[in-house]
Amino acid sequence: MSVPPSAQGPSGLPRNYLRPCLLLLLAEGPSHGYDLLEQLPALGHERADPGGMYRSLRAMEEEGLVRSWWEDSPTGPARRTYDLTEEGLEWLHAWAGSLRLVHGALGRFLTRYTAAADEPVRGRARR
Amino acid sequence: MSVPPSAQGPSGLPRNYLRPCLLLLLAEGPSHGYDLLEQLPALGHERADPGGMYRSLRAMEEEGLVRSWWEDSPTGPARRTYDLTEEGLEWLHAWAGSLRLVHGALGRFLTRYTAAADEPVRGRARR
DNA sequence: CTGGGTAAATGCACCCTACACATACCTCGC
DNA sequence: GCGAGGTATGTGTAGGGTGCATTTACCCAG
Repeated sequence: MSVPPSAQGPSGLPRNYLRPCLLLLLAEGPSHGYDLLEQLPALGHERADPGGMYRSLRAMEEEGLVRSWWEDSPTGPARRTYDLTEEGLEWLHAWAGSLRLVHGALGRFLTRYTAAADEPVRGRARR
Repeated sequence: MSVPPSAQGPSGLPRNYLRPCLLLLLAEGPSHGYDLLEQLPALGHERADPGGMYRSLRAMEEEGLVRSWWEDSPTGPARRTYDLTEEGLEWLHAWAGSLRLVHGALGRFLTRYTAAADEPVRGRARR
């Protein structure tokens, strides 16, 4: 109510993390939205949002990172199958590099946090 | 130009990551904004934004996570010194738990990425 | 023929972020 | 004593991502 959602609870996946995840999944092989949706939790997206994902896919298609075409399904409605482009693969590499940095930063945060948590009240002197 | 900034370049620190960073730095000892600003890069904030940080500090103060008071500096203008509250410490713990999960998710992403990158064109079969 | 799983998409409000800009203090050198 | 530059804290604002609700449509099983 009075407190902003930033105080509601640690939300925290990286910004735009959905994009590299989709690119990675597509790098493992062509797929369609609904299938990708089910694989997202394995990469950290606990409750993946269909809306956002479809938007993200279409956006990346407009940017030339992925291609898509309609394909009939033997078991259900037709699906739009996505495939990675050369440019999309390059973006994946760039993202991976960036995420490696973030991973490192989080590692430093966590070790520093652990150190601070293990040192209850001491060392509170400061210039 | 025509491409949205999401395509500009992997930006990617976790959402609201600034908050836990400030809480951690304050857990190591009371400090003031300008000083915190200089320590943020060590936690991953390459080009820390003063505006955002001061806003974040004030917001957390309103939520009771930090306290502040004015203090004279021997070398410059007066500074607002911040200190962690009990509630702020609890939030830090919560954030750390959440960030540990994110760290793990990124780890899984990166190993999966490495595996995919090492397997050039093979295994593209899919149901 | 109706319910439920499959499949894709839009609308929208909220808020975070990045960037620019403003203000004021203090010290040092000229 | 005056201006430059470092210290220190703030405000304004545009733009975009996220989460949530809602819609449409296909297909098969009961």
